Amino acid sequence: MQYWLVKSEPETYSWADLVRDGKICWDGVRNYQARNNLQQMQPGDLVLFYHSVSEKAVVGIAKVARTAYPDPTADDVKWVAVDLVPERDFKDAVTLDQIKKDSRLENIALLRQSRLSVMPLRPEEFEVLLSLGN
DNA sequence: GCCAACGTTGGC
DNA sequence: GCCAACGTTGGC
Repeated sequence: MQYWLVKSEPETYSWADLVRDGKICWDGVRNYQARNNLQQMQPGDLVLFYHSVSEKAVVGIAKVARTAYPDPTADDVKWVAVDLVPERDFKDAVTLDQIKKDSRLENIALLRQSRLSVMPLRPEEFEVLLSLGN
């Protein structure tokens, strides 16, 4: 079991959209590092859902429902997508500000590599974020 | 293979 | 709206 974090601009696709849809094909990733992370996802892995830009907060937990397959929106088979389903809401959104202020999260990829859109989380980072969100 | 130019992301 | 970080493209 691995833990991940994905980013989305809520204006483009929000956590509420995922809850409404019940399942989403997480496609459109065009960055090799993010792609490599998608390829390592296994069914049942938990994925924190982060709203970037306008909100800047972790808002819920999703779960991997299907391992990487060719991205239907890409011309090239080198790009992949996974399927995500909503697991549960965060009671309280965990803001980027909170994350920055928590010394336990100082090495989180979200801060270290601000432009990466699909990143792994250490189990302890996942646990800290979970406790902050509930 | 280097690097300047350019485009995109995302925080501020 | 600006800009830093960073990835990609294309000329040489």
